Amino acid sequence: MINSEKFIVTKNPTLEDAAAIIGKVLVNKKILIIVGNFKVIYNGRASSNLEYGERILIVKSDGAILIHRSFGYEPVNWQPPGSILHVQKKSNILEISAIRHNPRETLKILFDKIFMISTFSLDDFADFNLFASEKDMHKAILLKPSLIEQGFKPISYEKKVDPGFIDVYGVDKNGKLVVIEVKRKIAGKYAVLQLAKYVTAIKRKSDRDVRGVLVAPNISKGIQNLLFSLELEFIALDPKKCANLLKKPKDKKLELFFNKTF
Amino acid sequence: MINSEKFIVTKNPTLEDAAAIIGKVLVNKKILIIVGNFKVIYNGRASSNLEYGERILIVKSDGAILIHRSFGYEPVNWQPPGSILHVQKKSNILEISAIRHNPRETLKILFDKIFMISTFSLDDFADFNLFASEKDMHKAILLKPSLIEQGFKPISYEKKVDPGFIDVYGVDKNGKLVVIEVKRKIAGKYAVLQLAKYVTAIKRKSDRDVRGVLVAPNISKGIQNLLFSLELEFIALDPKKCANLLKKPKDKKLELFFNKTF
DNA sequence: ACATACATCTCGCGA
DNA sequence: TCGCGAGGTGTATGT
Repeated sequence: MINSEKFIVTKNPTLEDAAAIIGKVLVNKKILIIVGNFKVIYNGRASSNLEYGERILIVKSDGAILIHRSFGYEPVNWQPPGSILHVQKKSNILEISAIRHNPRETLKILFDKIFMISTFSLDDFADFNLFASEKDMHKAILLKPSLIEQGFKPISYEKKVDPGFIDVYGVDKNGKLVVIEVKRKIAGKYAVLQLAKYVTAIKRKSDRDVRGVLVAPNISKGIQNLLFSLELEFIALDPKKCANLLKKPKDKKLELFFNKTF
Repeated sequence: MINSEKFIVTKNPTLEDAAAIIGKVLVNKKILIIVGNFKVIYNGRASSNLEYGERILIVKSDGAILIHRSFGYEPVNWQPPGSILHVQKKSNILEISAIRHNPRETLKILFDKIFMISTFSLDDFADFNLFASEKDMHKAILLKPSLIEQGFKPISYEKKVDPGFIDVYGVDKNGKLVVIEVKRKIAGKYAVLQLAKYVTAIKRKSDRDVRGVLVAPNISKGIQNLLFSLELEFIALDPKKCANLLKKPKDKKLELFFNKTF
């Protein structure tokens, strides 16, 4: 229970003791994990009610709040970073409330039993690196346009048109304009509609021939017909292959490319 | 440390002790919370790397895995329910790995220090009730069609068309067909495209006049023009108002309505 | 602040 | 199993 300890763990505290511990944590911006029996009331964009049951509450240093049941990936209730917390003891209940603004949303957590409280800080300054995002695919195409086809030349990246952005815009070996829509997973109906919109937007502005190309690892079954009827094309490209391309020492070339202003 | 305890909390265990505790938990399908210093490697749909740092690991009864840093709503790494876990001690490192199939994805967690392990079960059988969902708006419209306009009569609910479902389909006081697309928050471009698709699908099948109506609390700014050019309409409806309507004793009437097969 | 689009989205429903 | 759409989606990136 000495405050200099990195970890303070208290089992089966009284609600009074719990209130004191939590109060200190909220001031010190430590992390808080509570396992207990509680109910949850949420009001905001929607509302929800969850009756008493045993769950896990996590309060992070930045005010993020997560309530997890014994199953599932998602928290059953939560509050995003920046929420303001209050704790108060009311007769036989310990109430933690958290408010966010814009949109205004309130979360009330009512404990009638706490099994464990744990409070601590975390030293964690590591970078998180993710590979094979859609952006990695964009970069790979710009770095090596032959991923699309021989003779393809990119003109611009994230080109603004009518209502949105064309992922990659270029010219093929015959001088036809090429509009490319990139998806990092199997492309469905919306990807095609998006592409079609961009193609028609470009066609309105130019007399030249315009090709619309959907680039993705694959397309969903029903889409082949839709693509055909809209006179659009599909070219297969795997996001992980793109990520590997970017890991190679050619990185410098890519930097140069990205430093050019289109 | 006696097994009959609901909670077992161990501070600063050796990695050997930790491995033993974790091994038992995985067999007993208990919940596991570990706070420690570890790195994380993910490979699957994408890949990621997170170097050593102090974080929280949660393993749930259903195999869901969450890794949380000291900040943010989202877990930095995770594995969904149903993942298969293994634990093993390798020289000075404790490795927990979790595999899922379809898609095949692997998560490796390498500990070099554990500050706390906590294991327990949670009794939680409460229902979670959420109000003001889009479905609540559908129900409210069916219960009280005048929310759309005087004389509107619903014909069918979630009507299957070309590639998707029309939220609510009906007839207005002049006998025109009405296709309604409902959104529970400010509607943007996609909502309009969706509605437009359904309207054209209906027009292909019928000679009657067809109206397309977007129902939402509001629409984003740029959309007004798009709606106009596509000859679609907007009607404002608040999801929370709908939820309140449904809470009233008229519930029984609604049940009757929903038990009718369209 | 508002709007748009991505996400290892997750989750549920239907075919 | 695949495909589609909702979500208190959250999060980043513009304008």
